[in-house]
Amino acid sequence: MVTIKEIAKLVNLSPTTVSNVIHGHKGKVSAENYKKISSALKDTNYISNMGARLLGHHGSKIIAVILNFDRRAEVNIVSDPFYDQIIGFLEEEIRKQGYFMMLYTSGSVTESLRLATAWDIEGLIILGSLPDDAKKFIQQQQRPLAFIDTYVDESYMNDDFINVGLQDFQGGYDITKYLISLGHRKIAFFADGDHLIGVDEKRFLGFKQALSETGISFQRKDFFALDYRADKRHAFLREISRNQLKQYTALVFTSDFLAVDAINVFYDNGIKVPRDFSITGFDHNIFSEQIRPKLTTIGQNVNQKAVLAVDYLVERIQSKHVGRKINILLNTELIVQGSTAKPSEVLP
Amino acid sequence: MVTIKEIAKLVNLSPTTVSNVIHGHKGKVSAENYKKISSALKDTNYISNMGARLLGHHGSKIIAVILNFDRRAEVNIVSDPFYDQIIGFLEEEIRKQGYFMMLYTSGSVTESLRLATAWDIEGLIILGSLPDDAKKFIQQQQRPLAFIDTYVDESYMNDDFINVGLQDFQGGYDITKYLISLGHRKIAFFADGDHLIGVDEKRFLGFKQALSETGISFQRKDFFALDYRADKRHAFLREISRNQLKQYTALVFTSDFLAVDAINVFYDNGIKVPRDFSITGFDHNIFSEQIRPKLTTIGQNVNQKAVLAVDYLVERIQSKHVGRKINILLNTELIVQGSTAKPSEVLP
DNA sequence: CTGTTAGCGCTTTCAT
DNA sequence: ATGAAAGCGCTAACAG
Repeated sequence: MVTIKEIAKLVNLSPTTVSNVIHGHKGKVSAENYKKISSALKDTNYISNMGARLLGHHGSKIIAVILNFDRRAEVNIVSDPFYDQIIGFLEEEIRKQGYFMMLYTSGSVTESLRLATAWDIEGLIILGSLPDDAKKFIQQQQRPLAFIDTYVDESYMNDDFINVGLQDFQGGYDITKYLISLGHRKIAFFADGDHLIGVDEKRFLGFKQALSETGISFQRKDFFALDYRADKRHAFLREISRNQLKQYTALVFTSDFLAVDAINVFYDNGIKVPRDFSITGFDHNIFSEQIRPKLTTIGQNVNQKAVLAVDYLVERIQSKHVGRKINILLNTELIVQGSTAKPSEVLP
Repeated sequence: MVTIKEIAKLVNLSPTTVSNVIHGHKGKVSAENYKKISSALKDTNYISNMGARLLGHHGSKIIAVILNFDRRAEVNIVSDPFYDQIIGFLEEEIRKQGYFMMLYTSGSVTESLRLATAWDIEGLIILGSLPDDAKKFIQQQQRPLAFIDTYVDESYMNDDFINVGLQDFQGGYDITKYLISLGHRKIAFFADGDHLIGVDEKRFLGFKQALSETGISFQRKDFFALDYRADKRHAFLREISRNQLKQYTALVFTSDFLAVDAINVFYDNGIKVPRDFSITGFDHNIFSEQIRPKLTTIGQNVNQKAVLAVDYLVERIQSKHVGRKINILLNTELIVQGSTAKPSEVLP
């Protein structure tokens, strides 16, 4: 663990000069000394001590990725396929930008802010935050914030944060319109839980918009809430597949995961897709590809989401540009595959 | 950002005394002052500055999780379903143990060690490391190390590290024995790439052991290396399914992912499982459950792996217990599901 | 262009 | 039981 002071002694110069070389301030150091110090740095394998940087508030170079999970779900959120994927992409981009990534899971905003303070975190990327928590973050935290897939209340339009999301409404709308174009009129909607919020809510609104534009009525009974526990969810799907579901020709799910899960339960009970139901997912992740028939779904570019969030955050960190609100909703793409077809004639 | 000094002033005591309260050194502070300081700490919402801890080498409280990926695969490793899952579990356990998790991906041991030095990391958890890199880590790093799923050379038996792995040999053996018990004699083996190493190698050795015990011969041509690029892999599978594969009744894959991927390619080409081939996976992850028929596979407890790795590492960090080598290979479990059956009579 | 110095917040002797 | 002071490594302000 060689220090700046030691290097300074080694080359008979001051720590300041060494520091200047480390930071590439060529103008402040003679070419000769620059060279000498540079090679000393290499030879001794100098590694800067982040503690000293931290202590002097010279920038921790840490970006914290916060999984602000809904504690209702006792499952470890990082096992959710979407979060998995994006964490990988985030890590990659954070590293490329020269920062370090601290990963933290917490349902508590206060907890997360403690982390940020203790480590003098330079910026936060927040995943899975519901509007209420997002509000708390924005109000209580002055550090740069980037949300991913969070719909923040309009009243915060003037606040300083970044959000990178998806045109969930449009996605929900498009996929529903597609089903309608195939001839479906009896369509049910499935989501993860009863209380729709955030991306699921927008997808649902897009869905309803498509129906109402076409003059198709939608009632509460056409909405089905799925349990996050596999056994309960499966039992429920089995149950309704024998009863209520008979009246539908198409089923819209808020995620590929739920759609695939349902397809398999149906399969086990002799129900075939798309023969008996057309089924759609959302995300276009690996699940939609590793099933037969492949899922008709809404594609999104997860890598792009991660890169944009990190890049805007880093820009914000470096420019100290305050007061700029960035709210990007990326385009979606309808991916038509085998899980959808025209409604079979035998059905009403 | 209230500091110890400020708290000290507030209660008219010295920073030292405040520090003692923070660390719960009850014996060194009068009960009265202890109380007074405690409440001041609460009232002011004191948050300790990690930079100062770092600088004084008082323990960074950081555990780094290193994804020591093989750079050959250009894909982002964190998108691999196994790594996804375990990262979530690791984060959870690290947090529970009162540490912070830094996530870092790198193919370079040197890079990883720089990180460890700069941050005064207290311990490293290393995923996906090949024996060569593991050797470098062990030789060059004096900090506590915990590998996950790494087979370290026997010559390092006396070194100080932790490894938590799986009885991969046994798993490969068991699943192959099961196929044999069903009557299969023509069995092919599929792995991710040509050069088997680490867990895949052990699984393969278990596989061969089961064959040879039963007097079934195995030749180089019965081994199939799969490309990590989906398009190449799929083309290859299509190709061989029309030719070489016809002579086999069972196909053993080193992972659920590869097995499921192949099943789908086969399905697209009119090949049914288990009618045409019995197929086995390895891992018992979500892929093996979200396909029909479900995969016969080898189960492992990923959460347990993560918890053990973290707990042993923390124990090692705290006890400063040097020179103890811990090498745990967790049990596997044969999970029999629908992807395997007796070989059909029509085949040779 | 180079060097000196103060100070970031905390812990840890060492006195008292 | 309490406190004073040194020191961890670095950067930035200031002086030369």
